Amino acid sequence: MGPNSDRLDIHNSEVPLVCRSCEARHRGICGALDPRELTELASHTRRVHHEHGEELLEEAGEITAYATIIRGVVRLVKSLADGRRQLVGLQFAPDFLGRLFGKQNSVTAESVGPVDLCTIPRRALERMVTNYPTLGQRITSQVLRELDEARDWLVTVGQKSAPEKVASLLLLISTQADVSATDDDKNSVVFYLPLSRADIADYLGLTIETVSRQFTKLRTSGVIRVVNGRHVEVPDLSRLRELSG
Amino acid sequence: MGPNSDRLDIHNSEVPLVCRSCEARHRGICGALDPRELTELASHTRRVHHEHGEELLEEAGEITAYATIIRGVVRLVKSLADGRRQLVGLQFAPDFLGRLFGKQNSVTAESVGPVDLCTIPRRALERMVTNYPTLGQRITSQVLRELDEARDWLVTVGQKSAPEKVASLLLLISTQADVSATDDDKNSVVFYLPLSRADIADYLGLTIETVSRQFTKLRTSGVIRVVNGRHVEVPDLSRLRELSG
DNA sequence: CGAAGACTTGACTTGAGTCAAAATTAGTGG
DNA sequence: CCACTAATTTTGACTCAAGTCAAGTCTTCG
Repeated sequence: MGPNSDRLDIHNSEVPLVCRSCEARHRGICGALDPRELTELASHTRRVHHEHGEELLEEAGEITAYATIIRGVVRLVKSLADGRRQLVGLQFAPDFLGRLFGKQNSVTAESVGPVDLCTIPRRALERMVTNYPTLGQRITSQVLRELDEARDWLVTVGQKSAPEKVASLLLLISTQADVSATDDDKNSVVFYLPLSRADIADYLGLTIETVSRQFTKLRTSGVIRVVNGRHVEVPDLSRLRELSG
Repeated sequence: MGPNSDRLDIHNSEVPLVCRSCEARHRGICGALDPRELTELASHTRRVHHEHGEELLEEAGEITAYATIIRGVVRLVKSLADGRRQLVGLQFAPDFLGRLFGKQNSVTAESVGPVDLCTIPRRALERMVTNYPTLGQRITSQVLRELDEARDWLVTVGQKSAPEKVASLLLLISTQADVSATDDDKNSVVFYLPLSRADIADYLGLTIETVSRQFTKLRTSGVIRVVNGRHVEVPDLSRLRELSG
């Protein structure tokens, strides 16, 4: 028994094993729960792994489960009838996936590289949200953040030039994705770019070729260094910020 | 005394006078409240009128009050440092204005034509939301709708051609704005276009000239008829839908 | 090693932007 | 009500940024 066990329900005094080492535990929606509630939540969850390019949620598909991203990157995609695609969001751990109490999904969610999810059946989560309002508040505040991001992105896609768009995306990723190294004053970064040129093009409303040309320009002008097309080093973030419009 | 007064608190059994004729009463957030709660809400609200082009909320400004749109159209705008503008949303009665519990606004809200608002001080609404969860749920479901709209718009701005963009906007407005006349099978509409060519351009990520040329094309091809540049008649909505991509 | 996919580069085209001017509409005060 | 001004919208001629089409090159992985 832990030192505090006398003050807590004896069956629920501990944080569940699966949650202890979980990176999403504090920053994700689970952070809204105390150990007893977390135990209840964890009794319904299941860890699942996905390889690159799998469909996690289907646009216009029925909602049967929700999930928290434990590791990896998820792209949200909308398509037109003739196949044109637009990425409408990028999500990283520990974001929540799924439209709470929604009738159906409004986007397709796909894994970008390997992704680990912590899934929970629809009913189980909805019951818990009803009983523990702080859980719903966490989800709501994520939705608000997504709305801000979508509107910011609308400015980028609607108003910026191709060079500005690519710089904006690199800036976005450098603050959100797996950052392998960042120097003290946060003015330089090295990161792995999870998106293909095609994804980037679909995110920015450009073509693959235009994106590639902009990368080349950024490379030759020394703003970025690229290894194997995917590992990007930005020696001077402020330079990138100027270019982002 | 009304016939049901014996079942309700004697001081609060009636719907407040100002709310009785209010168009937003049922569809807006107020629809979540019963007569007693509505009376409490109404004791804090104040009706205000705005002429065209006034700033209702300032981007990065402090939140001091919330509001429901009673009449008119509100545009949500984001600007870049060099003055480029992007409309990131359009709101109609009875939409709710303001980011609940937010630190500050993330967009500028401006009246498009005459607008009537029903405003309520920040603290008063936040207290009521805390006490009456259904109120918060209404606001949350509006935020979800705004997120969907923003993402749909991202597809339009990122992927569609100029002709498709203009058709998409006309379609959007024809379903939301003041519709003066619509025939039975809903295949034709007449409406007043609240947005200027400049607004339309900023919404679509185009220039004024390009928007104007697209209007001309739609006019000469008989898809729309325009009177005084602002009154639009669409005799065959399905034709417009085809053009919208 | 070889094939498939991803990325880059080049030559050319085009859709939308820019610049300029005319036409239309709205607003104002006499 | 009308004349005059200011603002908005339309149209035209020209330019250019980004798209298209077509090879190449580089990566990855069986």
